[in-house]
Amino acid sequence: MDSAIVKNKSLLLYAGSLAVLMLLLKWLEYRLVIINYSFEIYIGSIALIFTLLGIWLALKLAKPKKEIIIIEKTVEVSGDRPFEINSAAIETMGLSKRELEVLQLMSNGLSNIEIAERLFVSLSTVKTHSSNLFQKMDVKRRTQAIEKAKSLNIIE
Amino acid sequence: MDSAIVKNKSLLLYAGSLAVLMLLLKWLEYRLVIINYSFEIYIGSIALIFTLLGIWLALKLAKPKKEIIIIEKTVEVSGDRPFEINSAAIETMGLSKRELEVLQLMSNGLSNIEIAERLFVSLSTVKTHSSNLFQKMDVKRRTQAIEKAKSLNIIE
DNA sequence: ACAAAATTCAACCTAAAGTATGAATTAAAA
DNA sequence: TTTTAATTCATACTTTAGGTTGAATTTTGT
Repeated sequence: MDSAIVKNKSLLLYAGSLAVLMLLLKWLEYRLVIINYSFEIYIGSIALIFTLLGIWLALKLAKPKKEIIIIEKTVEVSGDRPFEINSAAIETMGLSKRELEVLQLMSNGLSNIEIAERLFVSLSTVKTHSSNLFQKMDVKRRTQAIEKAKSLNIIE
Repeated sequence: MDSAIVKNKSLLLYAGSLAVLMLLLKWLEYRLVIINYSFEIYIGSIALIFTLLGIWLALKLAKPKKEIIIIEKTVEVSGDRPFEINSAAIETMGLSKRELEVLQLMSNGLSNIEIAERLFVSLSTVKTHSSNLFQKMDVKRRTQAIEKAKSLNIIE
């Protein structure tokens, strides 16, 4: 839409300039005819004027061609991973909140008794949780559970 | 340097074109004078030719103005770390080759018996290695050893 | 309010992990 | 070559881990 307007503007300007030039030339012609002045100068001036007109026109029309496009392609820098828990894996395994806590503390290197003290529950409770945990995760040992949990990103 | 050559080329082309046009005009002039043809057409053709010449000249000279600069600013992504073992930590702890193997297999979730089978040694040997391992690493359990080893980058 | 799931705990048992001591063999360093 | 460190193994013991059953309580979703 803008280009159309610009083109129209250019055309109007061109038309106007042409009209003015024609008048000028007509005046020059009569003047030259009357006083019988140098014909070559007349032609030369016409050539010069129209050359300049052409240059002006071309510059006017070729103006929007000088485009400068700067594309910044920035990719995120992952210095340290933010760690995003794999909720889907937890869901599919059916791990409960408490079981996850036990799993996390196991991964931190705590024994069952230490976990019990940390969570203010008995050793029996921790054992129950861990046992259910292993069944749900389909592992035999806490070390396997830790390995699997870390590879599945369900603990930190 | 290139722009200078281009300018020279353009000027040479311009000079050549001018010469040819002058000859053409001279020929036209004589022809028109002789047969006394329409003067307006003569002037018009001159105007047209020189307008076109001006346009051509302008486009030729204004050519380097249509610059398209594309700047791609790409930042490196550190997807997965290559993992570099911390030999210094292993040295300071005084861990032997075999102890490291046991530690690695522990971290993979293997039991002592499984480790023994994997390394073709007895369960006693694995127990000895693991026990010495814990003393050297100053930990009480295999889970602690795994945690510490991973944080110190001495195993994968 | 009711049913299902989650959490808690106990008691008993087996398996595995971990400690301690002693010793034989092998590989590497002085 | 001799000494030291590493590797290997056994035996006995203690501690922890893990499994099973059963049950009480709480939370949660319908």
